[in-house]
Amino acid sequence: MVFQKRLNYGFNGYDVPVIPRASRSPRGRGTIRKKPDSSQIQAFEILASVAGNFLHENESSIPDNSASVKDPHAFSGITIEDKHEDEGFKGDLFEHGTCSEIASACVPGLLGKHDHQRIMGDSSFLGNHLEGQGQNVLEKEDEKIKGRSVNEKIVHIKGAEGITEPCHKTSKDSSSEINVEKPSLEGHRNLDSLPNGSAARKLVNRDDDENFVRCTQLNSKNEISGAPPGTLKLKDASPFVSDENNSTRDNSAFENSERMYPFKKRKFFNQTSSSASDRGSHCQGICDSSDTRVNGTNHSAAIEESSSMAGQQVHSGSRGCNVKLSIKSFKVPELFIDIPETATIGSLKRTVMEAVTAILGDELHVGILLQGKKVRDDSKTLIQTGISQDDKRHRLGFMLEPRHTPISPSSYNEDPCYLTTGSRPKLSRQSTSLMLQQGTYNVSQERSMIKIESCAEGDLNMDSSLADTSANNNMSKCRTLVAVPAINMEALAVVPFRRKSGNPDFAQRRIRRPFSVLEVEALVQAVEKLGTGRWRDVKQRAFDNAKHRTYVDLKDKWKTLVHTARISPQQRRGEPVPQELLDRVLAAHAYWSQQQCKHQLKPL
DNA sequence: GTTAGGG
DNA sequence: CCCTAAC
Repeated sequence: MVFQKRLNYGFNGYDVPVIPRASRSPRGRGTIRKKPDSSQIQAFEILASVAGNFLHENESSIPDNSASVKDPHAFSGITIEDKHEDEGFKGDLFEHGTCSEIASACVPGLLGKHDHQRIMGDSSFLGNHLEGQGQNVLEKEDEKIKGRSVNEKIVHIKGAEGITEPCHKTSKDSSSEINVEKPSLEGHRNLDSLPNGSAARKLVNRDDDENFVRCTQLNSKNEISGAPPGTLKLKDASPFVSDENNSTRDNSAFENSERMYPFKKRKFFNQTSSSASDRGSHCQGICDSSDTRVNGTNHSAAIEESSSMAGQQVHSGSRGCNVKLSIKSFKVPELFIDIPETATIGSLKRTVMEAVTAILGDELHVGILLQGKKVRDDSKTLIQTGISQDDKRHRLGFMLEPRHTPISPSSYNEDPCYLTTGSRPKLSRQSTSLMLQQGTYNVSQERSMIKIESCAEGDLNMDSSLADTSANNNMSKCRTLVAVPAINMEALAVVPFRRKSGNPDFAQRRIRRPFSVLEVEALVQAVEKLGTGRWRDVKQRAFDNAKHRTYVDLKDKWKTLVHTARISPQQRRGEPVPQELLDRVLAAHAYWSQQQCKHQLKPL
């Protein structure tokens, strides 16, 4: 193993762009999955918060769509732009709007365009440019981490505080435990079982995002198939392997929700640019409320009057002023990234981007906080709730919450808590080592980390939402976060925003989600049994719960696996696939190719 | 809706 | 991963 230096970047609070990635094609190719996997967002529940400004109507200087603010100078420069002028925050929209309306209206505003492309492409090495330059954000951890290749990156994302409070039990104790303890992979794993040891390692590193899956399944609204996790039927004899030895992983391992970006990439041509400039003028600096600080306990952003507005409010009669809200940005509390010094700037950017998008890439709901309290009743009007022109002093906050909260009992999933909680030293150790050893960077890994770290806080939301009790409960535990319990998801459900003009074809390219070794193994096993050419079945068999893996993906992956198996190890990239698996790939490929030939010839 | 392949 | 032709 090669020891490498790694750099840790701590992002204390991070404003994130709404749109994760730029689509590569002008045509807007790409498809959007209908269901985002809610998984990752778990972490996000706690993390994201919205800063906003409370504006008054009648402010001539403010565009109708001023609801969203764009302030290029605030924070890290990433801000949300309001692009949908047409829809908007027209005054009357909120006159008697309900909280839900606000929420739904606001979210769309987040669909701004961001130049994510800037993140890509740099080729210089961090070591060359950053090392020794006094980058405060960098902390070198010499040789603490073993890396395999120069490009390996370990991304560690965690909640602001780093962690660790016990997670919600409601969610999934059983599954988590299983993960940890299960000693070996048996042919048929029950839902709860999880491979441990080496297997466990894989799980941790790989599709962590998958783990999130289970959460998905409880979505009230968009029920994702409720296919019970772990339903893989791998009993049939495979021409290649016996189930005993090559047990298939529990489906749940791969299960997951497909991840969908709630944010479609949209192009707001002219409108965007113009509005941006306008808005910037009055939004500056508003949002950086103290509470958005990472370490602060509350990440929700407070809304304050916009500076420009101050003193300008016009109370047009008590009748009902429109409330204009300006959401400056959404903030992710803190991200920790561990990346080798030899990584390129481009890698760093991508890593950060991935980390951020991993957090944001899911369906989100908007929660509303008024003076620190969560406004749960979506049916109330703004006035009834106390949100009115007269209340500008009130601090209105918005927060993003995961779409659902869930917990699927069945799926396996390591309980994040264990990792951080002292109670499960073993697990933690494993996961840690995993991370360290497996330098390979991949999205999943990041996500998993996110999940893990945020767990403690996340519980909160989950519990509350599930219980629908009044809430509050968790506040105490979630020191880091927003004290916002679950809100009425339905009411606040973010509706995909569409511009009137409707440019439906702005789809977001799916995020790249490298196959984990575990997934590869499952794929290999399925193909060994089913053969190539039956991708639908393979999907059903081994990835039924991995919503983000389509049969086309599996087919493509197989294609790449075959290719990978044929090239020299030196030419391979990404997370190393065990040679044993690659050998099986070649064997299966050869076998089924042969079968195919036979069948074609036989008829003759 | 699936497959199979090229991009 | 995306996109499509061909089923």
